[in-house]
Amino acid sequence: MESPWPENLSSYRRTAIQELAQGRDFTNQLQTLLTTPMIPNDLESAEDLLMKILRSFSETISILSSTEVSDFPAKRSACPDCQKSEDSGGESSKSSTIKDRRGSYKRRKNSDSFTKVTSTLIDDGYAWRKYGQKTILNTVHPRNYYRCTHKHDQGCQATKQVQKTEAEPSMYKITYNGHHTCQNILKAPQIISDSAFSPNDSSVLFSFQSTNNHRQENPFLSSFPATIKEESTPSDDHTAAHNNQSSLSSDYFPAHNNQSSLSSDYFLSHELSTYNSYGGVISGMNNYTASKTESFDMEIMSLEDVCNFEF
DNA sequence: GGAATTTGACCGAG
DNA sequence: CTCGGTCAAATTCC
Repeated sequence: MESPWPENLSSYRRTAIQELAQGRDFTNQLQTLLTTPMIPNDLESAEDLLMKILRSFSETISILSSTEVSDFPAKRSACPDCQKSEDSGGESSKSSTIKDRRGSYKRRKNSDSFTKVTSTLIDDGYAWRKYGQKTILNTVHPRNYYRCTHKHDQGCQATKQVQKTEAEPSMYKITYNGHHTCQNILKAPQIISDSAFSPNDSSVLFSFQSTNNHRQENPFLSSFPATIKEESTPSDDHTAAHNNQSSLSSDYFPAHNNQSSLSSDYFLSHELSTYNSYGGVISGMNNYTASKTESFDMEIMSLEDVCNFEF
């Protein structure tokens, strides 16, 4: 009652606050940079800062979300229902079929999810592993299911779904569920550049769905340059090409065929986990627009609250 | 041989 | 009952 969070979350709060403070510093630096006339070198710096900011918020959200949902053992133990819903792990009532528990899962209806429609395939620095593919009713293209590689060794519950859009087959609708709680930041976020990059047709559409009743707005976006460069878009419909496994995976995520290598969509999930409270459109680097439909002050406010906790 | 992907089965939600 | 998310054995890749 004294503290809204269990005692052992103290270090998580501290880390979250540090991450946010770092993000604030980077944002300030970026703002300074943006108020100066653009020269080529500054663009690089801006990108770098942007990446740092994104990472900072992503990490913070991961930390905070992992303390709020059932990921946390201490909290889970106090919530029998949460324990029951723990994926396929809590099949106590069906102990006879420990081996075959396919499909015994809990849908994540209430977990944070956010969707992005993009023509870009950008490395998100996380290692994803495909675990399923389904044909969805009334859609042409199958939906592909990915989970974090560290689901089992670190209990990371992050998943994502990738599906080509109906209207625009070169566009991908990517839905993220959950946040990464794993320590799997393999590298700094990387903007994947392509010689065919065209600011005019590179677009990314975010939409966010959350059960959080936080107010959502993003004050950063008014001065926030989207530095999303575009990777060449796969031209073939690999989702239907089951007879060529390697082409499928490599087309989606070119660097995904080696576990130690990096999946090529770091920016996607990183960005989304960072700006998951934001809905808007970001287009090319030189001509970006960001519709500020929602904002971030919820996180900021939360941080203030966090700071007021015993610390 | 280990790791990643494929794919049909399984099962909960609606 | 149908749909869609997940599991896990089989398969493929490196």
